[in-house]
Amino acid sequence: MSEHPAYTPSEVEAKWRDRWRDRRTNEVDLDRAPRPYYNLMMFPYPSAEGLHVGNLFAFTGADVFGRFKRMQGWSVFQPIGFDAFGIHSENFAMKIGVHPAELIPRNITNFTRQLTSMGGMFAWEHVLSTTDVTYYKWTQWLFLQLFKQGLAYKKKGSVNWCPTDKTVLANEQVVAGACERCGTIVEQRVLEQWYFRITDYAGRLLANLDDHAKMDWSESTVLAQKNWLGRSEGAEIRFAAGASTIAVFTTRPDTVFGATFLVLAPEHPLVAVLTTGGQRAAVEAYVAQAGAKDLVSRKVGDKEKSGIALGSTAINPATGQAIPIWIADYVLMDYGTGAIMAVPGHDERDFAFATRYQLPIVRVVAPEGESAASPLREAFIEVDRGRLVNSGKYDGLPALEGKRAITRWLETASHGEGKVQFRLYDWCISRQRYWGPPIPIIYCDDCGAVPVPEEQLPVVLPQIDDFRPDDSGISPLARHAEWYFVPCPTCGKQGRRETDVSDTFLDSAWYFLRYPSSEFGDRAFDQARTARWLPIASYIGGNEHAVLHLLYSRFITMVLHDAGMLGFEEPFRTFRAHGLIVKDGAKMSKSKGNVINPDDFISKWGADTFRTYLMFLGPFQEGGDFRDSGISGPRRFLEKVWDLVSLATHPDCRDAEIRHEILVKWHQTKKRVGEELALLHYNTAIAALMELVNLLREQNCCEPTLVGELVQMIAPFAPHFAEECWERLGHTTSIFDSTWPAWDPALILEASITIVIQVNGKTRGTVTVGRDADEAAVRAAAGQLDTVVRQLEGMAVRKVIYVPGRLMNFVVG
RNA sequence: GCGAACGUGGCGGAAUUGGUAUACGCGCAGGACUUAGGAUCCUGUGGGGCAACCCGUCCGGGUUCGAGUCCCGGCGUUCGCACCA
Repeated sequence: MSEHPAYTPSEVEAKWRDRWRDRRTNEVDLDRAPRPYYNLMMFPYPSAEGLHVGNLFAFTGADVFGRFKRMQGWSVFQPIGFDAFGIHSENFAMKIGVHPAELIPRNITNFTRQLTSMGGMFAWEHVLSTTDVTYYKWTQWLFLQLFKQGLAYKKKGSVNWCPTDKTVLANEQVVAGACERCGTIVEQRVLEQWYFRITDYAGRLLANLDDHAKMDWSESTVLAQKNWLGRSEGAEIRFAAGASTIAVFTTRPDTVFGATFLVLAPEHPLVAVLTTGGQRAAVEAYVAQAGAKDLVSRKVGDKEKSGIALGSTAINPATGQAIPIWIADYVLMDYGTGAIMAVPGHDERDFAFATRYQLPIVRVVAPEGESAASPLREAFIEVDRGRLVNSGKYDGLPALEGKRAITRWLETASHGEGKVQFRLYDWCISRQRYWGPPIPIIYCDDCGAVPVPEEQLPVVLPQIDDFRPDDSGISPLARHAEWYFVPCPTCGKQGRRETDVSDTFLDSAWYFLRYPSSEFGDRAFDQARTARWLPIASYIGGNEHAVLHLLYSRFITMVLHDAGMLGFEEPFRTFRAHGLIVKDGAKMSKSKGNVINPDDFISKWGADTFRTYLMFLGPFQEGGDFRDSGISGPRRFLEKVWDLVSLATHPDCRDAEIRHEILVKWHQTKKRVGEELALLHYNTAIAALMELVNLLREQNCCEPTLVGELVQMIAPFAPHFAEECWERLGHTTSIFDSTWPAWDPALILEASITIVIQVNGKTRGTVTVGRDADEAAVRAAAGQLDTVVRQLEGMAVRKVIYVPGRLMNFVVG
């Protein structure tokens, strides 16, 4: 016994890490691979803290899948990279006083070490970092493609501004109106920003979600995107107001007869025109006050509504009556037309507003049991029950029908038309920051905003030490004259560079296109390579990116497709969302101080044990609470397999005959593990392997072929371990170049089966019969059971339910 | 408020079309081997009862020969979006 080596993870893992590198085990020939399979996982942001357990969980799950696919005969390309630009790096760099250009490479080195030590099957020869000039040159190129197509434009927009940090904040960084970092009340500033016209694509982005030929995605992710896109069907209606026309969007054109006033957003361009003399001062004060509020607290819906009348009126085209025009901050400039027709009878917000300011409330929809005259104690908002009232010739129509009829009338009378409205906004990509790719635009007094010619890319981000933002709202880059002033590409006169950098989400919106082509310096992505490897066969990632990253990537892909540069509209054929690993019920984050560093676990238990443990914790697609209490289980499991391998290599084992019971379990396990892995049901796949191992140990079986296949099935979870076992079993090539074990349908059927015997649905025992026993045989066997006999005594059997192979139920009474 | 997911032993979690609830693992208890063991191996482990049996998958109803699974109504937890007209 003692001649067998003990399992020492650190040695085994170091050995195979080196071997994989030296033998280029994980590399795939991107031009000649016979069965391309692009296995993508979300590239990490290389933080100073290193990978945490949550990252490792996600990467391991994707890696297990890639390794499994490879053993099934696919040429798996599994790249990795670093999403290293962005405000996180910059803030952290400022905090510790190290330049991000210095900090990031350091972090990447650490991440690379961790990703290697976890045993990921990464194609390191295609690694990329978004901060490399060879990468962001093409991010800038991408901007130019959008600009050329008229999909990039500049407009003024409100942003959250923190006067202490002297920076623009994303909406997510504003908590209850204050800066999440320093607590200062956030101001609104209006800045010129670059936007991408993603809203032009809203309809297609929505439609493809249901096109299963293009997209097979986790249901939860599809749903999140649908909600984000927020399609509403309704009508745009125009109201005459003196010489002006106010357009509103409504989902309830059927209620137009009940529109008793209009409300504009305070920022609406017609506010100044429609304000009457007496109201001017008060209106201006209100507009100023609304403007000072941050976007986040303004969008919180549960506070009391406020507003002010402009003093002018508009004509309701349905009733012909003059109705007052108000402004209120519950109407948002960036949704719809920035103006609404208020129907207090049938909209909760309008009802609250009308009640507060004593504006008329008219009922135009009445459900069963109510009449045109019944007073409204609250807004009646149901569309699918109720008929129109107080609506002229439309009275009596069900609301839904009224909607169609009134829309038709609006169109013939030129008062409006049916319209589909999306919730999605255009994508603001400007950041008044330093750590990002400069937007490749040059401003010229004569020529305007001129794109940097493609041959002049990249616009290199200069190495500057004072990258801290200041109060001007202008990027720190503007302070560097030698970079800032450049000749206009069109006329040669002195121009000025755009000083904003682009959003990090732009970096990550195309990285999957770059991986297979990472060695090409003269093109963003190679046509042949891209056609061969994309769209992506499998993308596994977190649902925290369900909307932003995944939507932006789809948009960019669609734009490039329309430009004739890609042969597909949708980049990710399948997407699976993994679960989140939490600690004591809370998401891991450094601010909560509950981040778990996987390094300690890997050095104590080994990467293979830790991987297996993480995959065994619970369903991969659900995640769970991290605890280290059960990690010895997977370790013991690997030790047992190690011992089986030791026994299998012993000459005595060779001729051992495999009992039928074991044979059946073996083939059942192969079937089950293969099926479970394909569905990412890793925890149950591991459980099945454990069951097989337990049986082999019980039965003292160590048949080498069987043990070999067992090791193959463990390989995706414990790759170093499996390689070592495979070698000990006499193989000289990588286990990942072996073929996934096949199962024999004839051998998964047990010789005898257990039938459950019930009386009135209660289980009273079981009988074991031959596989092809008929009903009579089962009934006879059941009649021998004491427990059944007792239950049937003195009772009339009214019915016998027999489910072949499963159960027999005697219904008595 | 809207949308979604979930609720099973002491714990993490399993359960084809509805068909032996608690697979697998942790923990725990007892035993073996040991100078010792926190190593390893064996046995046991939902609750109650001497037993026959009874009760058990968040709660309450229902459908069914049979419900963790399906239906209706609650409660709770988590996540996403939130004044979207």
